[in-house]
Amino acid sequence: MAEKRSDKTTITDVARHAGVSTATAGRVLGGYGYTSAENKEKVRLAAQALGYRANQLARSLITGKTRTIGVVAGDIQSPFYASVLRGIADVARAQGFGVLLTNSDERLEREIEAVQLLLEKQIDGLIVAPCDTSGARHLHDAAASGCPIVQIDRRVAGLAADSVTLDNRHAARDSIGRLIAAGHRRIGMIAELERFEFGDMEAFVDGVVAGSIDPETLFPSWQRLFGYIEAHIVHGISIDRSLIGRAGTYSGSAARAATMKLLQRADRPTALFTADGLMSAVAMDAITSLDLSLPDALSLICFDDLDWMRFLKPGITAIAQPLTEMGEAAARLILSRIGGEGSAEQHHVLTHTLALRGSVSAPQAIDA
Amino acid sequence: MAEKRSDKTTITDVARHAGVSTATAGRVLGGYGYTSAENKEKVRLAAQALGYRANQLARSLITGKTRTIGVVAGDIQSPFYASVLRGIADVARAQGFGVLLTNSDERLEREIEAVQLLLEKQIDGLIVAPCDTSGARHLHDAAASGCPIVQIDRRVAGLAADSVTLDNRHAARDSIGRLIAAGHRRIGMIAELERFEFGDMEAFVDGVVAGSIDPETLFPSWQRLFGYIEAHIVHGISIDRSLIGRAGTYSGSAARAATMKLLQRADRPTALFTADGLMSAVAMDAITSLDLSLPDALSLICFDDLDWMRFLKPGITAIAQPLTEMGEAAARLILSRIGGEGSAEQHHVLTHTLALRGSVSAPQAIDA
DNA sequence: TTGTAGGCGTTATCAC
DNA sequence: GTGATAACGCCTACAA
Repeated sequence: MAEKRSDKTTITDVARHAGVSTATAGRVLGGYGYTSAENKEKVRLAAQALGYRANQLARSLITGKTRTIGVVAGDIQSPFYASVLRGIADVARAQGFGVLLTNSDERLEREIEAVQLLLEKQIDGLIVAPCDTSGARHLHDAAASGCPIVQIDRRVAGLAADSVTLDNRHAARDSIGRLIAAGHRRIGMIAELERFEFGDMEAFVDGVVAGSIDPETLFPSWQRLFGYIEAHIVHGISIDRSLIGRAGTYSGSAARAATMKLLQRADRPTALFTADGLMSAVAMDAITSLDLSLPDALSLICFDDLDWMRFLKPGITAIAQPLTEMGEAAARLILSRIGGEGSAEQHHVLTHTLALRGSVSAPQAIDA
Repeated sequence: MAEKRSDKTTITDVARHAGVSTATAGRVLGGYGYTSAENKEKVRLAAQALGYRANQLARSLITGKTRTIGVVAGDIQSPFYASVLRGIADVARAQGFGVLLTNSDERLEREIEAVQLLLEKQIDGLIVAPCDTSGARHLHDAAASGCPIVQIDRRVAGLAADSVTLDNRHAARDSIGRLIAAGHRRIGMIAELERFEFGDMEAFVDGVVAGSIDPETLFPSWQRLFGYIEAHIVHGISIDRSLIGRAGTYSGSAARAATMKLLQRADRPTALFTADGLMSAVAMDAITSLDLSLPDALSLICFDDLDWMRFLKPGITAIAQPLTEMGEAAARLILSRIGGEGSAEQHHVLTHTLALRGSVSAPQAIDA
């Protein structure tokens, strides 16, 4: 019959009520040290009678552990982060850990603020989708100050922290390979392709061809373009740079414009590859508004497997990322680091699945 | 030039380094009380030199405020909770509050555990989508212990706590009204319809007809059914209970089976109303697999406006909930309560938007 | 304006 | 096994 006092019953109250010292009360309530069965029972009863609830703040202050992990997501509203977060939260809950969530909107200033907030709240570990893969001074500092970090989706160059990412390059290369095998030679691509410091698109394509670009710490959309280019190289197909549509930072309207432009050309591509979920939805919108019928007028492979891709007619062939698994892996990693695991940094690269559906066929001649 | 010591620089270190007392250091670092400009500067410099970072745990322990709000969502992976959470996080961040997230999976035991965890972490307020609208002892206790609570999506009967919900009943009534106005008389419905204690479906329909059921604390899918029934009553159309498909607790397969059964009947309905996002996706899947063409063979209105509803051909007429707004409203409410606002409990009821698209037309004769 | 002293609710360290 | 007592890092008196 727990009372409902104003949330103030402390361990001292319980001790007094049970007729023991605060130390003893602490031992049974905190589950550490030795206590006689008799006192254990007395304390438990007292605690229940008073409606005692442990104050983890005080505990954390002294133990130095909060059993809380911080997460900096780009935007939880997106299916990507929502699923990853689900995986994180599940693993955390199973271990009695809490999850403190923030959004960066992929903006560095936000990320810096978020990390600061989380660190001040003394999180035991940080899972972050870094939005600057080259500098990230705040992450270096956090890591140096002893806070374990796990990166997801992309990696900061030179940061000594674990990571869980996808094999973006291979996923794209395989998919483009499928299109090429189906007979396509002009394959359009719609991708975000923001934040690239090594020059412009031309320079990037040249760099990939020349083998002078390290794909490890590129943003996913660039890694996917990397795979797109590689597939062309492997099959000896020249790259028409004008078929690569850059949508810019998660802007639906820019992506739509780029797609429309690509699909309204007289020499439009016979196949299209969209580099993430947003691009896929936008492209699909453009495709239906142009009344292009899949797969006859256009073949399509999308990165990210969204639910509608299953029940459209025809179904959309899609690259599925193991999203909750990514979150789970990240959470397991951070928990093992928190647990004291001190081995060298680990970089988990997860594998995609290609969901083959009906949106790919051999190209049709566009002009009869 | 912040050093990267092992996260241990305390206010005492800063004070010593600056040559002042801990009280003075605390005053400038914590931003309270009076300090001379000279000392202010000295302390700031010392703090920066040592890489000082405030320990909010210690601060919270003494102030009794953590500047953290706890959230118990059903499943962040769903677009519904993802969007609501986004709204919550935005408002919280703007006020410097953190968000501690948990999932209940709509299971009471999980919710109880989650609330316990959050309370022990001393959250300043709780936003919860309660999964039991009748008992909820843990929520009553939490409220009694002084923790402000805001309920979202549904309300616990008799719980003295604010809420933010949708006008589910009106949204459904209006939509069904549209279908009836278009000429439909046999309108199918696919809904979750779990957790109903007042009897079975028959009893519910009878209860609504008799006006003996209070819709306030029903689960959303029941409120939507309530509106469905009301629309029929208003227009003098008798209700064929066999047209109401119960899918059970968020199970895609059960929902699909129910939909298929409904749509394969000889006397199948001429219009369909799906009561939430999952039901809509599943129904759409069934519809395309049966090759029913919208809106000729079937008219369709969906609860929850998912992105694919915009670019399908025809577009799907949908009831859009203001989801991020729901989260924002909930966060604003909880923050004002935390700020000491002591007025009577507030119940915000948000209004839906009906996105009119091409999935509704007059019914066609099924057998020629 | 500044410093000293006490305490927030726990856990940790000792003697007993 | 148990109970004083000192931390943990900070804030809040209060006195100077």
